[in-house]
Amino acid sequence: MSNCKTHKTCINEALKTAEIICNERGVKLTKLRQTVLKLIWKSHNYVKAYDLLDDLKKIDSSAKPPTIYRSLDFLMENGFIHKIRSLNAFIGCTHPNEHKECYFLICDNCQNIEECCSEQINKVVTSTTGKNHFEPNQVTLEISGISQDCIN
Amino acid sequence: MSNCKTHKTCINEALKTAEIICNERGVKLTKLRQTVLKLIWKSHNYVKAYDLLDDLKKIDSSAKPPTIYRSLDFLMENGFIHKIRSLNAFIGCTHPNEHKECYFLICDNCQNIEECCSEQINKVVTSTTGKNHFEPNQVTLEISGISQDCIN
DNA sequence: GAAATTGATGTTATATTATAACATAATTGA
DNA sequence: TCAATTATGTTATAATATAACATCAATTTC
Repeated sequence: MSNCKTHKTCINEALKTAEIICNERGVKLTKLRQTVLKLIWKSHNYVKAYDLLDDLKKIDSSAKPPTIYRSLDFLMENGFIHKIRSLNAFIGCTHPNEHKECYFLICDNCQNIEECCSEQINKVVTSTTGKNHFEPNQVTLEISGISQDCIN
Repeated sequence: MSNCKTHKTCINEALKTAEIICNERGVKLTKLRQTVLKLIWKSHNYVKAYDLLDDLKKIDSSAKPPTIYRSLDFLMENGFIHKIRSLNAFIGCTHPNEHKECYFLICDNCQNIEECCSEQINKVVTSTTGKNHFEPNQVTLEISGISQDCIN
């Protein structure tokens, strides 16, 4: 569960961080991309592309699927958001740029997604792929179940 | 990579195993479900639902999306096949019934998927979810990259 | 600063993946 | 045997995603 006090801070931080990283990389966080990132950060829950599109349409009625998907692609490429493959959904990254490998605890009950890192998991993945002489590129690790808040 | 000598053996084994398990469980491996399982096992590569549908149509021209998706659901529920979420594709399970937690090494080059088990990985997942007081249900672990055969 | 190049967005159309809803048939079991 | 359950048939449509081409904006180069 997210226990942010004032969620606006989360949104602002996410935008600021993205801006800094974009500047470093010489890529552009355009108005549109900012807006989409902000919409994704509306909450700590995951969002679906077409819900996002509906939100965007309220701001710019001419928005169409490619509008959203292009921004999503950009934001993913730069690590500002993640795609949750088991849900076909998207979620803001809580610590962009720090690493590639992270995993997700997805609550079946409250829809909250916790983004986690574990050096241990990375190591095990590396060692097991190594045993298979496999050169890993992208690791998708999504664990669905019941979160602490929903167990009680 | 699969190094089966006569792939027919793989298909037959998969079907036989499925039949045994279905009998044990009192569920029915109908003609249709058998056919779909056989089509999935056509190779060791993953298959897409609509390609499967095209294959099925050659046998029964009246087949439609629900025909395939229902069979896929049944086969997944019973662990005879897996869905690869990062590809929206399906693949035969090489050891149904043995466990739930397995992971996939997906070659970006040759489309081959290796299904693996690792007690180590299971342990790490359990321990890390435990730290988060999360009760895991379904674990999706898919690793894309380059397989041994394609590195060389 | 005009022309050329590149990158971003607009727009139309369509591809791909998946399910809802209801009808019918087959099987089971009381 | 008939009631209930399970499986399949069928129509329609929902949900997810991308191709292809046009236009616009920013940047570079001359």
